[in-house]
Amino acid sequence: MPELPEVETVRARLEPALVGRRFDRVDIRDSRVTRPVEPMEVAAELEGEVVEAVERRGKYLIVRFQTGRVLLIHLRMTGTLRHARDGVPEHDPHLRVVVNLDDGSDVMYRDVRRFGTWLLLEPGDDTAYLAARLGEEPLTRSFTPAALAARFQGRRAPVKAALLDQRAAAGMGNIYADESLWRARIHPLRPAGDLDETEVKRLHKAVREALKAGIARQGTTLRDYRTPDGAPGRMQTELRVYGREDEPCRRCGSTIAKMRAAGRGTWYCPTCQPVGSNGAEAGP
DNA sequence: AGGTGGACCCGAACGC
DNA sequence: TGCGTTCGGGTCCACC
Repeated sequence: MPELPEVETVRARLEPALVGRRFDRVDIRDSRVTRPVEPMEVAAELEGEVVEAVERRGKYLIVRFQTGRVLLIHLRMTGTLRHARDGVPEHDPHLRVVVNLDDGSDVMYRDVRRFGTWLLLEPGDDTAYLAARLGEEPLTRSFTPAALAARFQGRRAPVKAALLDQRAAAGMGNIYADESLWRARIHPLRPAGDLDETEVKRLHKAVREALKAGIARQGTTLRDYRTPDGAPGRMQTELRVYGREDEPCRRCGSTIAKMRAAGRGTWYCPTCQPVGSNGAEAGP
């Protein structure tokens, strides 16, 4: 599932391919992509637009045009973007959008489960849209232990749920939430507001390190995720807990356990991440 | 108000 | 073997 590291990898690869390019022709084949707006309408609006910048905020990919208009792309679960110069595959039932660029190359948007969205906004409208949904960017300086603590303040929800809230750390998803909690040695079900200063500090550092590790390896490919070149990421072999049920903890050797937290599959080390304690004495 | 759970999707994995 | 069922996950939304 594309989370911050995956979307950032896509952004970094698309940026040089898109900046300065004009959208010559846009073919939106699935009405779900632009719902409730008609695909034809969005396609017509996009044709002729010239890309000024390709940015990212949380899990949103932001394509900024010279007119000031902004295209927000969210890949959700199975969305992938590909950039290629060798044409478009003829038989791909999951191909949802094809953009022909003015240099002859194409951007292809593929999405098996059809959760992903393309939202075209008028100049200036992106700021409020994103601000309403997202908190701090976890890899910028404004993401501080104090900022994270403020988000957790008074919350009785499990820390995993609080961490998945995009207003706590924009771009966090199920994989990196588990990885962060393992790094910080905090049990996923600890009430967020119960974490002491030391724990929040550990978690803050863990979040940044887990996300950076993902970016360094071009993301985690478990099934659908690919970079815009079609290559898989390399983070999946480096994961510490996610998906590693019954395997040994890489820190203490205990058996990794799986449970359900915040309605999601959740993996953790019962020894390194003890419930009902601050975990200060656990693990090396 | 804050927290929880279902809906939206569909391929893969699972169960009989 | 083959078919039906369950699972999963980001975000939104209805409901406690």
